[in-house]
Amino acid sequence: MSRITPHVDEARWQEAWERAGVFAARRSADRPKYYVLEMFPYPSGRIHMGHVRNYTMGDVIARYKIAQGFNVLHPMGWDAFGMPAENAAMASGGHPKDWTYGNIADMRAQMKPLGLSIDWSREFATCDPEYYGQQQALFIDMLDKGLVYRRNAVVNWDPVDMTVLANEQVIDGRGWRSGAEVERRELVQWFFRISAYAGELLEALDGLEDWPAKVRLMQSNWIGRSRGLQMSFPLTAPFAGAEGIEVYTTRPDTLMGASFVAVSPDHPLARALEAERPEVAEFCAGARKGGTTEEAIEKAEKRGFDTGLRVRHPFDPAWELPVWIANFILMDYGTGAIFGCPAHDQRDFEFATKYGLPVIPVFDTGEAAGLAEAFVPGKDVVVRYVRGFAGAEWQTGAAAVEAAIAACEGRGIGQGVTKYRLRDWGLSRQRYWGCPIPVVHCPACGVVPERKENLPIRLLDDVTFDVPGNPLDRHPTWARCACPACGEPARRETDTMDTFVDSSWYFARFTAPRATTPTVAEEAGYWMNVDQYIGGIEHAILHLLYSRFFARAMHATGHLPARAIEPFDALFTQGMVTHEIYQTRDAAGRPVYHFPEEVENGVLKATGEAVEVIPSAKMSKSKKNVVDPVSIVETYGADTARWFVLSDSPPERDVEWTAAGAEAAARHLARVLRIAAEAGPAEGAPGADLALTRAMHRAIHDVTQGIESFGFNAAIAKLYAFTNVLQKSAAGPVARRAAVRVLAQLMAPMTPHLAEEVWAMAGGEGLVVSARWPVADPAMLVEETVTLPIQVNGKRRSEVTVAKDLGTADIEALVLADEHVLRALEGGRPKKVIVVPGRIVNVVV
RNA sequence: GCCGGUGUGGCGGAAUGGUAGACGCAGCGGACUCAAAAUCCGCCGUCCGCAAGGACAUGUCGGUUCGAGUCCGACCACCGGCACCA
Repeated sequence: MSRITPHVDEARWQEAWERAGVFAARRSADRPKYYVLEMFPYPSGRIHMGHVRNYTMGDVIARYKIAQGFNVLHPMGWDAFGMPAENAAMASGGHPKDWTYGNIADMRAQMKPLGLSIDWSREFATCDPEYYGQQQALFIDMLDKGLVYRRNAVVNWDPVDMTVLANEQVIDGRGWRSGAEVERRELVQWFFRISAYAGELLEALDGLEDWPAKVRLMQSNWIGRSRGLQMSFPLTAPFAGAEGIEVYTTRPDTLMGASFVAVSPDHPLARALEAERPEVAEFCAGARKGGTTEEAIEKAEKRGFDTGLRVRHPFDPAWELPVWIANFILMDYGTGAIFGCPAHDQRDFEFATKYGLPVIPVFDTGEAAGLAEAFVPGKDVVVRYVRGFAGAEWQTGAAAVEAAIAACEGRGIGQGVTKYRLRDWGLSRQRYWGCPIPVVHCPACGVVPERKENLPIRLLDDVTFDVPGNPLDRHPTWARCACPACGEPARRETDTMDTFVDSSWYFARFTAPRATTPTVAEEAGYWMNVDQYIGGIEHAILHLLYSRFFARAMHATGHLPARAIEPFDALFTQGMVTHEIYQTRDAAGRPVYHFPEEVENGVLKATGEAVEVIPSAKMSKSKKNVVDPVSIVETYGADTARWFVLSDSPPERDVEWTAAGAEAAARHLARVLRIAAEAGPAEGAPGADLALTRAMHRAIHDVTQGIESFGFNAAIAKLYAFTNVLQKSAAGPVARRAAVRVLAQLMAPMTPHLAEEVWAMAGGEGLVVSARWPVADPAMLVEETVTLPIQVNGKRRSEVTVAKDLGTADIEALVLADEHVLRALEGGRPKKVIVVPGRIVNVVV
């Protein structure tokens, strides 16, 4: 194995780059800037192949842009707050801070040997007080602008660990750590007013042309715009101060099919009833129980409670409908109340069937009676949209909705409104290892923001995790403080921020990482936006949407220029690194997994037992289908790992790590080194130089194209092809050395250490990292002669080689003399001859 | 259920509407070697054929075109996102 490993002293070149300071980003007036960023890692302590792939791609772009003469910013940091640190502290008794900073040191040490073009002087961790203090300042500015507020919210509460859990942390209705049944509890929580930007965040997606269409679509669905009618059903008698029940519907065309009105258990009306009738309270309590997880919702049975209240149909005062409380109605969408049209909505139909409510079809479907399930008209079904008040007008789909809205508005019943699914972002976490929310609760003044001069509000170090709950909350003195407004004794907020807040503005902080304000206008103005952002598709919605919101909020608070409200000009989402899974079975038939290095030729090295090979899947420690980048780099060198993760699949798709592929990459790099060593002296007689020079320019053109279009695998294929030509070339030494130097330059973004070595061997000046990217000579891309395939009726039959500028008529004459064509013509004349110059000839007979 | 994406040799994958399978892996044959490793040379979609050559072939079925992996329509399979959202 070691025999094929390319011998390049990678550390030596890393030191050379360091000495030359080539990756330190400084503002400069004379060069255009380019900001390339990969999504920063969580400091788990170990880098994995996914990191290698992600950062290698960013590095290719960064090094390519450096060679193109751009002033490149390519920073790295750590998304360092979060629960794993607390869990580690709970498990082993240390402090989250020590665990986190220890991991950062380890990961940095694992990352540096990859030879990334990172400006390490800008490194920070989100758990640095210098960072989260500025985040607190940002929070205060947002509070000032009304972009943050407090309200009651229903959360998953783990009564044993005494904390709020994210939906992902609730498994089968139980806390993932404690196993305790999760309660839905109402707490006062902080929210970012992201919904205020819903329309803008949606519309601006259209302008993000260099984002994957898939991500834009996912965000668009997530924001979820809908058009509908908001209107009121008047109560037959006023109740609890309300004259009617406000509902929102996207199907006003089914209004004449209304058979009941239903409200959420959290609706003010339900609350009022709950207060006076125990059976309502009991129902509502039951309806609120149960998790907020997807499975819980899936399994939940539709349940309702007839309140006895009645409302009138807006079109017919004599028509009365019952008012129910139903467990499936969400208080925080629309108005928290609906009208049900069982004839044209599946969910309403199920509810009506269960409780014996009438089903009233409004469309002339010809099968209105005896419906087995709700009939939802397809786009090709012509329907009369509202029986009874719209006369002879017939409409379908969105047109029917708009017509119904217009008809209702015309009668003074409700108005057309646009609603969004996107909800405000709850950011309060009852956890220790996060950014403290910088506000104070004062008995006299209420909620008061902390003064900026008191920032950062630091996490205290003196904490233990031997008891559940938030150590900030139970610490005897931490929360005690003076009210920033009146100076009287007050209590600090002990909740911390969701860690997604930390990652929503780090890209802006990189432009001025040591500043004593969140950003610095000059720096942010110069470096923003991120020209190319690279990361996993798993962040398509939350992180990227939150960042887009934050950029707007930072503009509104004066921390970013208007131009930066869309912070990422281009986004690329890369695929995962996968590996086969090797498994055997224990005596009980349970699967036992084995690491790749324990397996050779389909059997366990240790015992010779055959393993079952399960097709490639995402690398996962539990399945043991992982390879450790550190040992790969030790065995083969960083360049081999980089080359392989780029070469085998298109970057947006998954790539399967195989030992054979890694060996092949190493073999190729060793071959390049050999070719460079054999390139000969700097002088000598010319040979067949032109062919090599042409191939060289072709390679420059193709590789440049490949990198520009994120076709790294295609660029690498072209480099293989060029290397093959170079190896077999009969060119003289001067041309060969020139070709080797160009090969070094073209490989430098992918395999920077080897490229330096080869560059130096071929007499390149200085470091290849600082060499200007080569430019292909268009004249060298055109061959003197060109081989045209000859098709007969679209099938390839022969070919003809002609001078590149031969006229169409001459080509036609040559083609018609071709023996295959003559045979096909059988003495007749062709119907048509199509000559595409430089491409193809097609004879139609 | 709603919304998207993908489908090409044994495998990963190339192909501005113009020679399908570049490049790599695996495999086969050969050179070098006492031998092996490494390296180098060659073959490598399927079928028929000694060969020349021919037929078939980019999930399936149709269409547009002189010409379709590529464009259009329907279908099938797999993957992903969202989902009591009124």
